[in-house]
Amino acid sequence: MAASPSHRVSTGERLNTAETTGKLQQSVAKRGIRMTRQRRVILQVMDDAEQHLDVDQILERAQKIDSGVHLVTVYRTIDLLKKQGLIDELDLLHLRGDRHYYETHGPRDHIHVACLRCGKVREFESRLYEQLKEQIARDFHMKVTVSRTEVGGYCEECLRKTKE
Amino acid sequence: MAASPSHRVSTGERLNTAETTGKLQQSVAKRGIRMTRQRRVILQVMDDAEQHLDVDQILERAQKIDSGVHLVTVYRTIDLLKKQGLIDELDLLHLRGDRHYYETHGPRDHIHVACLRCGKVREFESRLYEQLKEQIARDFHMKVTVSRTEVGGYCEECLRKTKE
DNA sequence: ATAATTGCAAAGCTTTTGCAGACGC
DNA sequence: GCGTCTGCAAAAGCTTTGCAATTAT
Repeated sequence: MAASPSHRVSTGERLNTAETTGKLQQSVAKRGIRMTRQRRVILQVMDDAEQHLDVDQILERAQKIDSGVHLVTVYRTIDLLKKQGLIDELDLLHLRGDRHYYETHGPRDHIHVACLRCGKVREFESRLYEQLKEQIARDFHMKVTVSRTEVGGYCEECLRKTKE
Repeated sequence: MAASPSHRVSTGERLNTAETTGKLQQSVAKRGIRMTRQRRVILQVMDDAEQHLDVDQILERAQKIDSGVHLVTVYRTIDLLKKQGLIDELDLLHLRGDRHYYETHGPRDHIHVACLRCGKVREFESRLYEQLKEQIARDFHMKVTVSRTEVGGYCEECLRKTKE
């Protein structure tokens, strides 16, 4: 019962669903933020991403849609989205240097589970995780607004290979 | 003109409660890693640290003990310790830019809980957290070796101030 | 119209690397 | 004595910033 329905495996770089109904685009519009050609493209890329992307991946995908998107604009837009709390910034245990990854803020938090050997990253959701956050809020009398959990180890496949 | 002879600070600098019995120092010695003057100092700093430190803090403390410790050596020693799995690297939700923090790998994992307003960081341990990791190991058939959880929000005090 | 946004180039940071000389074992 | 470490300086990322031109509303 590994990767059950709610576990999105993310290894490749496929782009599939491309709706103009992106949630990010809606949220940004709703906040009365000026919409430019470049922003629209970057938001679409983030909306369509099935997994976390780093800055270069965002740029690459954006330029496939509109080659006139500059790296600097990607940085500035990411900044905007971070400040608006619409995306999360990850570093995935510094598995590959200090690269940062970004993903849209979903309805539920998920944990990133990475294999330290093959680099595959999977996502995991659990009621336990929600309980953990509740426990922290209760114990510290805090209002918890963000959380990030990254777990590393060796996946089944890599464990097998190591034994051989 | 490299490695100057002896830059040791001899005057009555702050007394450090440092024993030569630091756990890091022991672990490093046990692995047969060459012990240099600089490494000894850096390990002592890490051993004595009551919480996570960034590179500049490590350098600063190291130089109080021995002014002949170079920033580059701090980086190289941190690298060594990371590769040996003796310290953890944190980024604390990028609360203060992309600074990285380091701390010795304790016997039990703890969660870092940060206030996004005042920046205070507290640590939290929970059986729930151990259970969560077990669940991940079970579901994915993985061997989990590292994990990091960072939680952000508003502490009791800051919540009160915000209301006023 | 006019204030925000963009592209470009250049600056800023933090971290890494090449080397010659010093040091631990 | 041999091989590893260190300091220094310089290089190498990655991210930010100043500014004139452009664009959204």
